[in-house]
Amino acid sequence: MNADATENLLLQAMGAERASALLPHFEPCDLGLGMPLETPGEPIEYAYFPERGVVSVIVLAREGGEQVEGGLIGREGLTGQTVVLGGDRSPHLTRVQIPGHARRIRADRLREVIERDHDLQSWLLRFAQLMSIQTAHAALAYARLRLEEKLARWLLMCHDRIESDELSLTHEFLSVMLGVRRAGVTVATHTLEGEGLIRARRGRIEIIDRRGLRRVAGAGYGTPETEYERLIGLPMSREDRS
Amino acid sequence: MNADATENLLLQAMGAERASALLPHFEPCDLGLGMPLETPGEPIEYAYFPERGVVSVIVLAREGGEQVEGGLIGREGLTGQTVVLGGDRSPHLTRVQIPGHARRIRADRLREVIERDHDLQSWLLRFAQLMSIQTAHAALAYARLRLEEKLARWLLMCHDRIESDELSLTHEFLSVMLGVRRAGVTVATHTLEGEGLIRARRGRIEIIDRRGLRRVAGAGYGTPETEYERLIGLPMSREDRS
DNA sequence: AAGATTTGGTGCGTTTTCGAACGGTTTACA
DNA sequence: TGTAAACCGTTCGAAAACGCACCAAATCTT
Repeated sequence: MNADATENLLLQAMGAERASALLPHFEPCDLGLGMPLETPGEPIEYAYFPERGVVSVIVLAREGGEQVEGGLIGREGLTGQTVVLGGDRSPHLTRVQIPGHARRIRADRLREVIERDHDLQSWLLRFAQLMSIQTAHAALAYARLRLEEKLARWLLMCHDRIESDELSLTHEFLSVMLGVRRAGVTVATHTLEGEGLIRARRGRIEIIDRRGLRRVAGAGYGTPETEYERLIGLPMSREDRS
Repeated sequence: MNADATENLLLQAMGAERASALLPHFEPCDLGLGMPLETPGEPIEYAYFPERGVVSVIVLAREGGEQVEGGLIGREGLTGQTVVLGGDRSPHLTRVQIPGHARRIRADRLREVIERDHDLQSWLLRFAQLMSIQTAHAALAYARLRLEEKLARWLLMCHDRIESDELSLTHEFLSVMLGVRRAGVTVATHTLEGEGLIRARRGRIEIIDRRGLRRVAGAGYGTPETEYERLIGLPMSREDRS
């Protein structure tokens, strides 16, 4: 197994030499829909480097069951920020939103490797910085964007992290991610569809016009993606690729 | 200058030995109201360990001037997460919201010290983890709390970081922090005052009943504070102190 | 002391989103 | 193939927050 063999962009970007400290510890792993990768308050077992599929970090209220999405992770990064930062558990829930597969490494192994290889550590910290920026902009989005804009933002972010133009997800699901009403998602979806930006079928949304979605999302989309390119050296946003 | 001489809680909590690597590089520094400690997109010059006063990290939209507060930092921590994570600049704005004073260290010095002393680095990373949790819960607050609840949450967080029970701030200021209308703050303030939780005078809010504010803030307050205690070993929330 | 400025209080109508509910359609599976 | 479940579309009134605008009171300036 070598670095070129993985489809994880972060591993590619750090180069074969840096990645080589991790490779022996990887095991391939399916990411099944809904699978919890980290459970709030419990020790983190593995860090996952997705190669396909999308995972999200879900912020939970202590009580009352309120929740919103704090960030998305796909093949551009890894889960387990907490471990990279030296912790062993986090108050958030991390779960698979779009199925795929990953390479994973045991948390204790990752700690050992990081401890020995500070060059590698600093690469992983760079991604932790990106997640922090992403979460900060999620806060901005929740505070200032309208439902329709939040939806456009989420679709763009998700689109960046998958291959196809089609997302398998329900309105119910989106409503939880965006922290809004299910019926609200239905309406916003219609608006976007009416403008020809997406096409929605039952349990499925197809991205038709990224530019248009960016126009709708406005300033809600872009900063974390720009920072990714600056820090990692690979374009994050789809239209910036080849 | 030794660690006991500082009023910064993080420096106290890490112990004199760990802090000793930083102390020679510190210079005292006033934190004047409105002073920018980090400017978006520009190299960070100093990391600040506040001893009095409160600083906030402000998340900016690329255009349109929208902004919200991503997190608060007082004497329980330090600014310059980005530097601790190995970066040199961030897209956020960090500025003084409540005047006070701090010890500061040049960013490049901090980088050197961290590079040499990994035990110290891991302490500082621990606080980076806390800021990340705080921002995540800010996102939750913006998404799910009502104005009045957001206000209660903000007052509690600020109260934790100062000595007195009195805050010098205007409705206008709060409206920007919370990402809401100025008139909305006025109304919410009246509600809280009507319940006897605070007392508001021109440009000034006095905290009367913390318990009551916690009841209003509900699940919007608490998680980052609990985590602080778990990770740093000192109580963050006021009512948990002696 | 007079005037300018900042800050707070209030009252519109409007927009956005909510909560709850119902019914129809598609899909899954027994 | 039929029945149950999941999903979507739509409706209703209500709540929350908005933008805007105006005035009063407190404070600062000179």
